[in-house]
Amino acid sequence: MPTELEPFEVIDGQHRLWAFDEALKDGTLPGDFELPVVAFTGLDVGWQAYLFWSINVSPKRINPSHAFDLFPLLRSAEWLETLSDLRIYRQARAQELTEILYTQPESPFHNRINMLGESSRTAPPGAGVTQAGWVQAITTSFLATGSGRSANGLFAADISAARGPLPWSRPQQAAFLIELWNSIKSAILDRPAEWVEQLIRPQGQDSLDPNPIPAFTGGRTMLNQEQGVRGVLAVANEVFFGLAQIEPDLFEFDTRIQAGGATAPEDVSVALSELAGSELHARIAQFGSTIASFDWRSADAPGLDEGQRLLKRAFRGSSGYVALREQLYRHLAEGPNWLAEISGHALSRLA
DNA sequence: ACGTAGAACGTAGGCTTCAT
DNA sequence: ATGAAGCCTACGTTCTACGT
Repeated sequence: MPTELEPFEVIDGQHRLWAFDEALKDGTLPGDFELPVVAFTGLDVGWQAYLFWSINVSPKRINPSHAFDLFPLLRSAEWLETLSDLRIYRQARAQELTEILYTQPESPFHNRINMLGESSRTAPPGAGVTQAGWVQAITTSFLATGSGRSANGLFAADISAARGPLPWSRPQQAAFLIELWNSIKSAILDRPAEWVEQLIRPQGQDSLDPNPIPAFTGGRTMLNQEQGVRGVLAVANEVFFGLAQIEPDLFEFDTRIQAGGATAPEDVSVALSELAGSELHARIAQFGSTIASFDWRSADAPGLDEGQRLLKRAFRGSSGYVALREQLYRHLAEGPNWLAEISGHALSRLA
């Protein structure tokens, strides 16, 4: 038995504990209290992070973006790998992809994700969507399990019973997402659609600054709002999952990237260049340019007429996610043949 | 003070697991 | 093998913090 108190750390409930401490010191504690505690010995930092997460996220919430910020501490924990069906495992993976989108210089969301869930006053410029929003959107699209009524995630579900899941490494998955969004961004910049023109000069005036970039990074575009990110990811996932079933060869890569270990920025760059030379790249570009011609102006964009505004407002909330997906599939059905065909199937399942 | 965006809540339905 | 229970996901509604 130890003869004196060992050093200990308080994972949760500090405020309650310190309140007792102070009241004891200044003699204002009104009577005797029993203080139940749960104590662990020898917990590593990954477990501590997990406990903090499970205590605070599930029952009574803290800012979820703060909780997701702890995931890098969980990432190295091997026991997590063995619980792969668990929600937290998929969220940890989604968090890693989100962080890459935030840190990777090639990413169109480089420095443009609100990692700490700050209010828009203090959030980094151009960061319209929180870390929690991204994690949620990736978890329910590309990392969906395909079980129950959930979608078939391109990075998670079996492409077919015979083929199993896509053997892509984390850097390859990140590169795909980066390329996906870059294709949308460059389509907006290179070939601005009607809605982009109307967004950047609502009165049709000759603007001194005809730069179309606010259509991608500004505050009045759904491409920089939670609904839009969800919509794009959900639809992209379903389209490319469908493509993987029809033409699996497109998704096979000879890669120089070593599997396993932490994901390094250089690995993502390598994956990006490998993707750039592939046939899949052309399909992503077609998807991106078709998506970019959808009217992404948000409900508060200037120059919308009453009917348009009503339609945009209907995209709010989770019933709105469904409505947005349906509109997106209708739009994609006007695209290149392969895209139109897959979108047609998706539409018939929605209806 | 008011309206909005998006997060939180509660629930239905379907899949998986467990018990027999 | 079968039914029951439990769990998970998506959906539709409600709530609330924030910006104007």
